[in-house]
Amino acid sequence: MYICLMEFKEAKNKFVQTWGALGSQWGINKTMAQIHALLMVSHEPVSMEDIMEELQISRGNASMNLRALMDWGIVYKEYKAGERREFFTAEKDLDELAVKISRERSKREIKPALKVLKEVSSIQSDNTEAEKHFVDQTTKLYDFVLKADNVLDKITEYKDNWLAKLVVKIMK
Amino acid sequence: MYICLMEFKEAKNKFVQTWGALGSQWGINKTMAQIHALLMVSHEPVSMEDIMEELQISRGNASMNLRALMDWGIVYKEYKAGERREFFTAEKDLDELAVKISRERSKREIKPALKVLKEVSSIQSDNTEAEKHFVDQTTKLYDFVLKADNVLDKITEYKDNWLAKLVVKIMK
DNA sequence: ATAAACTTTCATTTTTTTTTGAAACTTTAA
DNA sequence: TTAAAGTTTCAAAAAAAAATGAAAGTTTAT
Repeated sequence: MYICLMEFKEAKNKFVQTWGALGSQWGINKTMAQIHALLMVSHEPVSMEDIMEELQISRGNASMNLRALMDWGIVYKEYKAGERREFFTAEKDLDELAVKISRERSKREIKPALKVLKEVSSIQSDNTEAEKHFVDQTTKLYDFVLKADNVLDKITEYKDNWLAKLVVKIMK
Repeated sequence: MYICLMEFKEAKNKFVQTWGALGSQWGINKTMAQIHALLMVSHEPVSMEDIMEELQISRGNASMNLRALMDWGIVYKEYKAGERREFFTAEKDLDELAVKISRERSKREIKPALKVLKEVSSIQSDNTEAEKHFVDQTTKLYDFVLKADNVLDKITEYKDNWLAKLVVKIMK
């Protein structure tokens, strides 16, 4: 019994650490990813106090990263009857999670990048080879990124089980 | 004529800066992304000296990031006849670029994450609700990530214009 | 074999990002 | 209205990541 409990805690910790490390590789900060991981595998809503305790982080850190996760729409606040404290839960439906992350990254990163690409590919120049190449390459990039972004948009419409459908289609 | 030249340089610079910033949001360091951007829009192979000059970076920095880009398989060394120096070019085919980046990220990040997910989802526990939930959630996550990774694998087989095909299929 | 031309390495410095924690703020129940 | 319970903010500190540059290492033409 004791052994088993340890094993669970160990596994949980390993998962949280790994998810955190993965987060930083994908441009999301470690703590934010760790909090999300923790909430993902928690059966019940978790209070900020507990998050601080489990991840050994400060109140400010916890607060700011929870806010960020809520801004991304992948963590929710919950209120318990007769409890003053706030509790948090993560979006646990993975399709929904993927959709929300895609949307947010598109809005924050892809759309602004497209704007710049359109802008820089519009300089007029039938001058040097170098300029022609620049315009050509940035135009292609614009088209490519636009298409990729549209794929993401379409995917978000497929909400329900888009991945499985996609796999079926792709695999012929 | 002079005005026009400035506009080109400005546009090029803006593109390089933007691509660099985007890189850091995606877990690639700024200089690496900037070098790649610079090479992408360069008509001719570029020497390390020129890269250092254009991006105002040190020799060591340039060298290390060029090595990293070559390890990713998205930048190539080129030799010019009768020239001692080495020149660099970027993969300019965007489909090919996407394929290589997908492969590399899969190998470096997704595969190791899968390993951990499999491991932690295999703890035995018909004990508490909390443990059941943990096993259930990490198992789902494993399946999801595995599927997503397979989609990427499939995509890499479609090399030629996979994105366009995908768009057509997805859009019905 | 040599030296010129060039590249890589890595300990140190710089920059950037993240975290802390105490003060300010908000909410709620009595 | 008040004070207890809780949350947020933000300037400062700490940690992490990236960049520097000089020394070491290669390569190649003669």
